[in-house]
Amino acid sequence: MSSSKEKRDYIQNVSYDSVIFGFNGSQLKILVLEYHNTGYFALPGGFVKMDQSLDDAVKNGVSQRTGLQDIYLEQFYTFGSLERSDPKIMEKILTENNLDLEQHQWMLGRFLSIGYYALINYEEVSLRPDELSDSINWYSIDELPPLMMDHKKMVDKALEVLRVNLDRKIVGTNLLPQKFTMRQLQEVYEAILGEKIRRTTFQRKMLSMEILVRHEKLFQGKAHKAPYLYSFK
Amino acid sequence: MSSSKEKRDYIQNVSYDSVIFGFNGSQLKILVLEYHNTGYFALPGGFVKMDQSLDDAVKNGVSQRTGLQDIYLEQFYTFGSLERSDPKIMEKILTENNLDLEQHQWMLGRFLSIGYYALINYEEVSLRPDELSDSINWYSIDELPPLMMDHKKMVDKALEVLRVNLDRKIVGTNLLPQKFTMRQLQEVYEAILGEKIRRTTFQRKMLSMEILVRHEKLFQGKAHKAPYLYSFK
DNA sequence: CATTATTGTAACAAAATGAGACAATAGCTT
DNA sequence: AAGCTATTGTCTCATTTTGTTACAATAATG
Repeated sequence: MSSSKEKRDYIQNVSYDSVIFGFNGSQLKILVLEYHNTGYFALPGGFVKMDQSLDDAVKNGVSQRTGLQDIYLEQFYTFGSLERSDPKIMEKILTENNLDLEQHQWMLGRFLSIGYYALINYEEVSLRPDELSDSINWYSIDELPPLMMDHKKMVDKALEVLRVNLDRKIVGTNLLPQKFTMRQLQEVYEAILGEKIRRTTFQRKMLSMEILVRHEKLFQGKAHKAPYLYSFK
Repeated sequence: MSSSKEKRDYIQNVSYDSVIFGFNGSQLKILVLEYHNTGYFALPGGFVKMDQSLDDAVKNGVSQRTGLQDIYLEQFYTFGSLERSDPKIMEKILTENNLDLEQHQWMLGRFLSIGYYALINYEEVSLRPDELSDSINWYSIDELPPLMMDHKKMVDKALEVLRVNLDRKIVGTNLLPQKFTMRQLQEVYEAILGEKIRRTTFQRKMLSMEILVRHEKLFQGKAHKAPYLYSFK
């Protein structure tokens, strides 16, 4: 970790973790990073600077890892149990990165972590691992590697909140390209809910909500009637 | 503040605030406290000890103020903007309580605050103001005194989340006595939603959910047919 | 130019909800 | 004791929403 990560610059014992959702056309995926030489898989997270708002801290962290601006973020839960923190795991991460334990003692303590989920356009990201990580990659939500500490719980909770929000907030905007077909939108919903939706009912419901603009038809080169393209109002 | 509130015992720059809901039979109310000699009205809040889970910290704080055990709590949001903290307000509270500013410097910093709401039985509480407060009292949610800092926003957010949760979690259990009439339950719903509900539709819906047990009739001494009593399964 | 897969919408069925009506009844008034 | 009043529990019918099936439209394919 660079010298910029001085203890006194950051709020102590507080972190954030992000569940960054993307949609590859058929599956819902999230970003998972792997720490150098440890075999530890984790959610992208970070700390909050003393003079920085929580939202900004998360926004910056997600921006840096994805190369995106204007990220759609929702806070979903704050994790505050004592068991969630594990100094041994943090210690291994630090030593494997040749960081001075003494100087980074503060990272071994107990942490509250605020969970945010992001919805981003899978196509547009340019992934950049941070200093501590070997890699950052997409994983299907039902084929995740074993995540360290309580990060799997975080994913579950994020998904739970996302599903509840699905009826109340517009979700497709951020997971799909600007223009999309009704089928693509349906596939996003199916991936999030983890179940099939009846086509005609879904179409009727979406159209009746009056949140979509219908555009010209797409000539998609398939051997059947071409669908309309839509965008959100 | 007592000598027990040493800086190093607590997580720095983190607090919790609680929106404690009760139902007096017709209105939804919350608990608001008033700091000594300041005119500041605030939500009951506190800090998290280093070796204490977040949930426990809140549970203890709410228990102490209400005298209740087994409190129903839901975390609803974490507030993390920079503007929310106001050292001048904290300073006044400390000086009016004859507390040493030097020693309590840490309270003047910037705070993240985790919001929880509680649902409690209005009848059973025995209110106890904390050391810094003159009083703790019930206020109707639409007749609140001016609350300090962002505490009004917290109440609004708590209510918003409570309303969303109303369809998904059982709420009456905690705001009503063990046994209650259908009308009482309806009044709780109406108070939370802030609108009238159709009686017959509400009754049909509640009965069809199969979450209620019907008991003997109540002889309530009113000049009309006696209603059944219900409890939650 | 018929075939194929998919799309958009119509049509009907089933379920959920809205709205009103009515009989039952506990205590009050005579 | 008989009738009155307010409220309760339930039923019925209307309306709206959702589930299900059907079918015509149509872009590429062979």
